[in-house]
Amino acid sequence: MDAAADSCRSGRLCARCALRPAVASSAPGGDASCPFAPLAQPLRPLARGERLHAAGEESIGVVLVVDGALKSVSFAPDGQEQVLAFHLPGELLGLDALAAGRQGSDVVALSPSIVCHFSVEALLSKAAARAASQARLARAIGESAARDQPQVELLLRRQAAERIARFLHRLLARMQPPGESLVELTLPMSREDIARHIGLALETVSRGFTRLQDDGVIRVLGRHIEIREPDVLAKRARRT
Amino acid sequence: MDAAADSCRSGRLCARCALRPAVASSAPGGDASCPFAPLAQPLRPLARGERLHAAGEESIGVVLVVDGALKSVSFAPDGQEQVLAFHLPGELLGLDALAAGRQGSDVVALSPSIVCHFSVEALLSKAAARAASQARLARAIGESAARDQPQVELLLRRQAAERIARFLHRLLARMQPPGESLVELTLPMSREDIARHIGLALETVSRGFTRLQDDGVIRVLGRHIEIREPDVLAKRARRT
DNA sequence: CGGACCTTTGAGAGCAGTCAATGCTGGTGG
DNA sequence: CCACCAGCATTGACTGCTCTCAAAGGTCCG
Repeated sequence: MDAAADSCRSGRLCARCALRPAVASSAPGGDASCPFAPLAQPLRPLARGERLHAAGEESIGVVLVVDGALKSVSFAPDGQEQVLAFHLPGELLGLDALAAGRQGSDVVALSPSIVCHFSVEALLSKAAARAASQARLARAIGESAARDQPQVELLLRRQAAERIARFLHRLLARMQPPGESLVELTLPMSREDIARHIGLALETVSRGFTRLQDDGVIRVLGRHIEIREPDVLAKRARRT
Repeated sequence: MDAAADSCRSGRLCARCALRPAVASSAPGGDASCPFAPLAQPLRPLARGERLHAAGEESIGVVLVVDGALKSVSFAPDGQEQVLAFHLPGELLGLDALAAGRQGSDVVALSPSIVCHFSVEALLSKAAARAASQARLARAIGESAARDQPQVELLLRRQAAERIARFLHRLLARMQPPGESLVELTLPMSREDIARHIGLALETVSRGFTRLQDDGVIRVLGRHIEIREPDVLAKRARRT
């Protein structure tokens, strides 16, 4: 029994899972109340830098991140790497591969990661049984489908400072458990990854972080970030 | 009986529908072979500039474009309009609203348009009955989910000329029926809409079109575009 | 403990944005 | 049917932001 299987059978998976039932909180048992939990197929743990799959490979269904962090990357014909998305614990990925049956991008672990996957057919069949399951699945699909919108909105903003503030603000929201409020975090990705994700040069990203620090909004120590003025950060994420 | 209902019951809907069965071509009867066709709910025809729905409104399920063209827009806090996507005949929209149950953006008709919508619950129920239906629905969901990726890839390219070439190239691919090859098209959207969609100033878009015309790649007459060198356009869409 | 990789900082050039004005097109009403 | 008008598209000049190139300092992993 490997770590993934272990995690997928503990409450750990369900705690922040995109497929989690709305009633989970009322059932302290945890994943016992999630009809999708038995469908989870563990995958082996990924080391930092290891590839979950490559673009063009056959789809393995929908993937759920249990722990760690990953990035989806594609390569432009000139060889430039583009970071399409970061994937954090509790999030689904691979939905786009349902169309062609093939992965649209490489997915690489940024830190040691644990993931599992679900067969789409199994999910649809299971969901058909109960209305509540249908709604939950539809919601999970929608969440995954909607995740790109903020990224497009971010990229449509032309000021570098605003893109950087938005990126930080959004990452913060995704990393903090519901109800809590993070004051510090450690970025799982490099400045270069960030730059290739928000369409800037890595130096511009670095300068943006420095600027936010000089203004007292955050405190930067390499990848360790302390949020000193969450309200100011939120404001800069909204305005130019 | 209004035009939408009429269209939804004719073969017109199914001809390019994202939900179309793979076997449609072998069944000249058309929509008779599509299990989802009876689920289509017609909506009234939209005039140019008319709004299908506003951000924040309750989701009406998944919407299928039958004819015309629409745009999804969101407004930044500073009032700037951002064009998140264009929607062409045969394409699904509204999938993102499944998560929150509310629309994430305004959707506005660019030209007189005919649309219909499907209840997500009905689609899932119907799909459960047959494996083939499941696969088709999964594929349609995936297509919709995957549509943002090329847009993100486009926005991650920093050269204006490349963004413009990519936009044109991609729009061309979406507008031409499978198997055919368009040599001319009429853009349903303004230069400003294009600019707000690919993150440039409208003057930059105009200059980009002019440049492509000066180089003999296309011929421009306002919104009427003639493709003179499809290969060159494709090349410029890939390289800097 | 060593070294590779990452991050920061500086200087200069180029490309796209902004402001401004003219020309065109398509639609409307006389 | 034609003239007019409003919105849209094009073009020009100039500013400024971000990219590129370059080098030094820092961090973390093996």
